[in-house]
Amino acid sequence: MSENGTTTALANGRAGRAPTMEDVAREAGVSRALVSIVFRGKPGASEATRKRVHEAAQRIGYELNVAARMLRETETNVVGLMMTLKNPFHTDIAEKLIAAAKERSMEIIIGAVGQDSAQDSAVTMMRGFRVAGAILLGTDVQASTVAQLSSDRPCVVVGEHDFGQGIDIVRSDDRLGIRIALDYLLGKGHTEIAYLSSPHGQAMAERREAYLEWMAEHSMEADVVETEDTEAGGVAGAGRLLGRKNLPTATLACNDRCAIGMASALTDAGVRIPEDISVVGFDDIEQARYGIKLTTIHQDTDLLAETAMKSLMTRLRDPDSDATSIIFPPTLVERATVGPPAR
Amino acid sequence: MSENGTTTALANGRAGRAPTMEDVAREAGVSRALVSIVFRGKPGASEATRKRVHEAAQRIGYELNVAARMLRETETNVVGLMMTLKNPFHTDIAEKLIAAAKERSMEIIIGAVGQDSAQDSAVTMMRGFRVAGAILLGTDVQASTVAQLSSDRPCVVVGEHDFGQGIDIVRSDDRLGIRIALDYLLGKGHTEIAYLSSPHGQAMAERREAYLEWMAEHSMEADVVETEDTEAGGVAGAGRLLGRKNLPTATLACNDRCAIGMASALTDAGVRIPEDISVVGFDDIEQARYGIKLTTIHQDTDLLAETAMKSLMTRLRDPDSDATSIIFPPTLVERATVGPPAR
DNA sequence: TTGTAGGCGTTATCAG
DNA sequence: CTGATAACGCCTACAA
Repeated sequence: MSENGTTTALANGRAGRAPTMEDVAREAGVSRALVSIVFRGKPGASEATRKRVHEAAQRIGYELNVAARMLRETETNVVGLMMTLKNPFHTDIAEKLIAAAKERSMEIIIGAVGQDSAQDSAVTMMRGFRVAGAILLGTDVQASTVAQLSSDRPCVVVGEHDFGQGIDIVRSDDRLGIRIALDYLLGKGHTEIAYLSSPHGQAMAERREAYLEWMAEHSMEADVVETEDTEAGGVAGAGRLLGRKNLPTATLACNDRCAIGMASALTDAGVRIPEDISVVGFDDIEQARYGIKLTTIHQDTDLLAETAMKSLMTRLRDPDSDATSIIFPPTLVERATVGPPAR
Repeated sequence: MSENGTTTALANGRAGRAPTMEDVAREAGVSRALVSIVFRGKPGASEATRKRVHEAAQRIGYELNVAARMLRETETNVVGLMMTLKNPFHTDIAEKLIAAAKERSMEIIIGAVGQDSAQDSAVTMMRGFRVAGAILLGTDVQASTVAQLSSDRPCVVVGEHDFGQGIDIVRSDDRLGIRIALDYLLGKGHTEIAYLSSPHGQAMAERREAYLEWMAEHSMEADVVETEDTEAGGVAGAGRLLGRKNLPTATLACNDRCAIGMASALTDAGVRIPEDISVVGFDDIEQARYGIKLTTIHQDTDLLAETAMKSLMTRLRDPDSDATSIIFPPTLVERATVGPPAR
């Protein structure tokens, strides 16, 4: 193929291969080492050369090979983010997390876990990439998942509970949130309050516990409908309720998605909200603001995201620092799904 | 620290470092090469050794270093996925794409782009990872983004239009979708139909064009409300409508999110749906099924995702094959937001 | 089936 | 600021 007899190890062009720092160095007329320095933004190059290098890179279409960098680097600035794409509460936080990472010039790789908690493949990916740290967002984070990841790097769990020593946790006070919601309903005069519960995760378990506890404290009869924390789960829960002789006067759902599904199914059945039944959700996802205008327990996603990133950075900087559990109080946001009891 | 004077280059354990294939080989009592063969699932190792290697890896907590693999490998099985986390239509497709990738044992890395179309950083990430191919999901994919990525690898764009030669496209027929919706409204007797439009992306532009074209064909007066393709955009659009003397009898929104926001704001203002005004959306996101039960134009996300992955695989296998444009017909799904005209 | 040699593109560490 | 050199952990090819 090649017509020139003398072929140096690094012939120019190297057809078909992506350009390397070597190519940039040649194009800019500087050394490889300098190119590396420039791309890392480290001291040791003048403004003029920096500019020259960047222009040369631009000209030949060079892009840093992150695999090579990760392989060689002792300290990575890549953090993993495990999450479910379908959960709007989490995508909301994720967007803010990504912005927070960018501000600190950290790279973030997303390990998406499906409906079926296939968390293992996300863990494999993150461990494979040797991420410096990880943020685990969400519904039903398994203890085994955390264990696999946290043995090698700091992890912060957002929205879940109790993973033993060494794990940072950032979350809302689920118990308090439930109590606020129930106090509010009681204030409106409700005493027959059903709770739509999800079996997934510790946060959901705590919400359920808090409901039972509060009901017991107030000598009310607990009424737990076991279902799922999705719209479909809400619909199923509503079906269960509608099969009874009497509806409760109010319902509290484990989260907004569930509340929205339930409200939808109730409305379909001719039950008016809030005239016939009151509905309260949890999370305050964006959709809660539209349509039925769900009264719900608000979690501050900005705060959660920023705090999670801050916690992770702290642990990254000082791995021996103590793990912290930061818990924020949620608040009630009144919208249009709660009224006085029908009976 | 170390008590033994003689320290070989590869002391066992290598405290603090992640184990490598070398460590696995030692633990299993085989050669490095064999470990590599086992992890790639290539022929050349007996069942017994395979088992032994895997067990050894498990025991010492080994995980393949993907950076090293990517660096060395000539052919990567990593594909990039660029998308917006906040768009439910896209997260739906993304989940299916991820499942489709897993089936083919492909790795998928997500380049999340924020609300502000910071597509460049996603491109940088994907180029940095030297992904073999890329799938660009969605709203407002910039031509320059596609150009940067497609110069080095096959790209398939989902849901957007016209990026010139060499780009595979998988999408629904937006024009047809709009026409179906309008025909349906006309069939219900509507002649005053407003359209809520978004300025983002070519798909949105085509929907708008199709509306104008259809209205002209039917000698009706076009009534375009310029807004955004989000819930907030829908609210804003509704505000514009409500400021008029007369409402149109029906509205068609550029997508479901916009329709939902608009419907919510109209309801708040005391306008009944569908008694006072009919509303039709586009996309058929999951939320369209709950609450207002939006009548909308359905896009088959399973089909879109599967086809996109299939197209990409074809191009990966045979880079010289022609780029294809695959366009699926959307369908109307009747729910509860359309009735006969109020006037 | 096993072992060995070489190199992927980068960072890190030196000497100049 | 330059240039040389040694890793990083893995894959590829080839020899045993």
